[in-house]
Amino acid sequence: MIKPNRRTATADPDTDTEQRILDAARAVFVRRGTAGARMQEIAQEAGVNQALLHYYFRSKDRLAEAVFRQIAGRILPTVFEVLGSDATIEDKVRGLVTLYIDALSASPFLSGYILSELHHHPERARQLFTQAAGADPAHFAAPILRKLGGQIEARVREGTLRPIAPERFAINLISLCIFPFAARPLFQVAFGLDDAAYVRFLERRKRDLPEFFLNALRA
Amino acid sequence: MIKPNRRTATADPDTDTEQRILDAARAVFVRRGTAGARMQEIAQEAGVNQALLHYYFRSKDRLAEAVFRQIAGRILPTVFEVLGSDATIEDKVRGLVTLYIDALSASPFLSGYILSELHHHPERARQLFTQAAGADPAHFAAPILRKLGGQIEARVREGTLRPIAPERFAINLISLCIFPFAARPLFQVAFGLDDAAYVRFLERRKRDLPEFFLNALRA
DNA sequence: GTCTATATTGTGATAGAC
DNA sequence: GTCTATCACAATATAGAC
Repeated sequence: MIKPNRRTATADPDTDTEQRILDAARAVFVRRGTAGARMQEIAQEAGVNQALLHYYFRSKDRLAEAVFRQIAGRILPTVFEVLGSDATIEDKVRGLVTLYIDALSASPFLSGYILSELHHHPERARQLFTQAAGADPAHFAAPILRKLGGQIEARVREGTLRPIAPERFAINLISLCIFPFAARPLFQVAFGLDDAAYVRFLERRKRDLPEFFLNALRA
Repeated sequence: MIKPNRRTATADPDTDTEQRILDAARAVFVRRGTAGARMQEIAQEAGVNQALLHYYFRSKDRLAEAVFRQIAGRILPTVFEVLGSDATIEDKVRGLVTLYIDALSASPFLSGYILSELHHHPERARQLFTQAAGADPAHFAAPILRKLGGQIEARVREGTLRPIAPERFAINLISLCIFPFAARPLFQVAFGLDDAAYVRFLERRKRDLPEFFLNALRA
């Protein structure tokens, strides 16, 4: 029952066609970048004809938007869930580091794709939050920052932490988590690490990075 | 004497044509990304006809490569020069932070462009070093890492620093420097900062970041 | 070297049969 | 819903006059 043009499909032929197209589109857009992606390649990867992409998504633009929406809706909530939880600062740091390293290890191009989209379609940065929370970005992040800020403040009064604005806390931590993936080709070549060695470096980083980061905060 | 098709040119009409094309190409490739850039837009920005781009550079591919080569040749040497210098660790950190923040502030898309190129043309990562130093990447970075490692080790014996591999030192510092630019649209929206506020944040970071980073290393 | 005009292909999108 | 065939135009690249 396998149709001949599904020979090159990598998507599961049993799932819903629209979803299969979306999955294929995600893979191709992320791998090639939005501008570099070709409808033909997406169709092939989905195991369908190019015309079907237009039947379901009307245009490349809309398909790209659907892909970004899907990706954004998955990542951000998890991150802010961790940062806004009741866990201790130490647990938040460890949780976020592990979360990022595991997620990005599975998808080498993902970080670059998101950064590129945000630069070339800044309006989607907003979308990203409303998609995730149905709320204004500021009203979404504010309570989380307030909570984090409160935790920091309490520890500062305790004398166990030095003061830092919660925004700086978040930016520094997220930078340290994501950039080793975004700049992976650079670091691998610069330090002469093959794929296996870099994976080991990242795995070790789940312990090393929290230690480094928390030490920076220590009073 | 201004020719009519130079009306839209932003490049200096007095400089050498080949150089003017290269400058225009750099601007457009960095702004739009390599796949999103159009030869027509480059020609217009250079104030010449599209045919001239091919006369000088043969194809879009070669032009893109020339642009990357030019950019790579400018950035890396400076970075490794600072890291490999005789300055103290504290001065290296402060120097690198200021260097990055100043350079990337002037060109919002630059970090994303380089990261994207490295992902989509991994072979250029190598090029980037050979271009900068005429040497094998490993043989270029190794002495710098050795020197940095020696400095760290001496300070560890002194009891003023905790041990850290020089590679981790570099990766963490560079991550903290570049990522706030690579993810600028995200952070601006998340924290509700307009352009002016983000510039102030980056300016303040020239002091804040060295303090944060050095504290992380303190024994 | 620089231009205009044009060839050639690539690529998103549509028409219409089944 | 899915396909084949094709359109329309965008984009890279070349030919040839000046």
